[in-house]
Amino acid sequence: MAGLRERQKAKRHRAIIQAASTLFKQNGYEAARIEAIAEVAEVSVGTFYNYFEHKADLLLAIVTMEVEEVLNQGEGVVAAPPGDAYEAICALVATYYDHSLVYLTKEMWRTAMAFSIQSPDTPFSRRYRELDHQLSEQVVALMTRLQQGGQLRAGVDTRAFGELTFLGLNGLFTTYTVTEGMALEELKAGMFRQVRALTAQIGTPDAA
Amino acid sequence: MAGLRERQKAKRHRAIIQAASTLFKQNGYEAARIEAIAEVAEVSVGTFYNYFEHKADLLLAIVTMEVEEVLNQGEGVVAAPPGDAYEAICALVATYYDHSLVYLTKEMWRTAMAFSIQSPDTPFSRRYRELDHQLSEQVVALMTRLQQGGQLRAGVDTRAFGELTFLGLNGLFTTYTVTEGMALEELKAGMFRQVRALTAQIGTPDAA
DNA sequence: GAAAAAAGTTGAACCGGTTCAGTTTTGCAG
DNA sequence: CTGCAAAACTGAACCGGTTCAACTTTTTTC
Repeated sequence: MAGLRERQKAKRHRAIIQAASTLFKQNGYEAARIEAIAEVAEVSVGTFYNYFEHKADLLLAIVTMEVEEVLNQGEGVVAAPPGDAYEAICALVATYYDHSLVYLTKEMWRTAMAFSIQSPDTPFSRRYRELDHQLSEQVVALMTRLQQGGQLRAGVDTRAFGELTFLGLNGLFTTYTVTEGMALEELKAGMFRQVRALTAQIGTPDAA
Repeated sequence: MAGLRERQKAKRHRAIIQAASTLFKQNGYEAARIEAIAEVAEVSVGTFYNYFEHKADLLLAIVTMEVEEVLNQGEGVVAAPPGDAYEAICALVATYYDHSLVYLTKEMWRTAMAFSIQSPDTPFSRRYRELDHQLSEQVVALMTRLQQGGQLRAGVDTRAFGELTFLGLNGLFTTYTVTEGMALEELKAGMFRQVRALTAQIGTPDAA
């Protein structure tokens, strides 16, 4: 009894996301009209809204995929942090940043960020913030791990520093998406500088 | 030759902002339709768009007023930082936060933030980021001042730490505006904790 | 001070995301 | 199978921000 209805639903869901992804890459998010997405997905406009609450919800599906992959990769860094504190934190940051444009363009990131700020009471926003929270927790986890490994001073409040570091990397990422001309390398360099300053103060004086 | 045209223009500009402010406070930003704002300002919809490029531009006028006042107050803190590094930085943060809801509601802040992220190529966004930049520079200035006064260690990169602190206070402020139930005191407490952790590491071991 | 140019005003129309009343399809009970 | 209730689909209409061609008012020119 595989459920015809279920199968149809899953199929259409996939078709819509597929159509949207294609059109987003092709002409950008703004330029992709719901009507066009529905047409490519062979579905009516009304049906589209049966599957997604807002146009922006299409982004959520993509952002979720993106962040989950990055969290997975990040696990590796936390489990076995390379080098000293500076190296390790930069490695995690680079993991996040390097992956950021695989599924999403700057415009798509901007739209997702803007929506999650503008409409905090939507499932979209809640989920988006949940993902942010998980990333933040991963940075905290790394710092705690580094402290256990003796690469960060004993007295350091790793939660506070981890959260601050996340807010920093998040803020710089926003600047990056907002500045169309800014290259990924500039973003990384900017963040590495922050990490350098930080680890110079809270890292143990050790092998550089 | 006072210029009738000039006078009319200024008068209408004021009338529109006035009308918008009233309606925003009354029913919120979203709920205030352009048509209604225009009507209260005794102007046509078309004329509204002669004075403002987007609905959001109304917010820019208000945000600018808000931030400029806060920058002024901040100057006082930077000129004569009270107490130790922790006290001083918290004083500046509190200056920013305490003033934040004088002219704007959380909804209005959210809309302004979202717009500046979503449409980075508009004058709105450029101006908004400029204001952010000035705030960031003020935090850097305070840190540099504290270092000169011997309240921060000599080796500390005050620019990096100042910018990181700004990104932190900015990020927490976003969380605050996005969480309708969050009180100002919670926001301040959250930021003070970050500052505590920071100054514990980069401050000089001195009179507490 | 008449006429032309420039600047400003107007509201109906546009646009695209979202809604909803009516229709079709599916699953299930008898 | 048949009939019926529930679920899903549909596209025309809605809504509100934005545009624009026609119109008015002010300023400038001679």
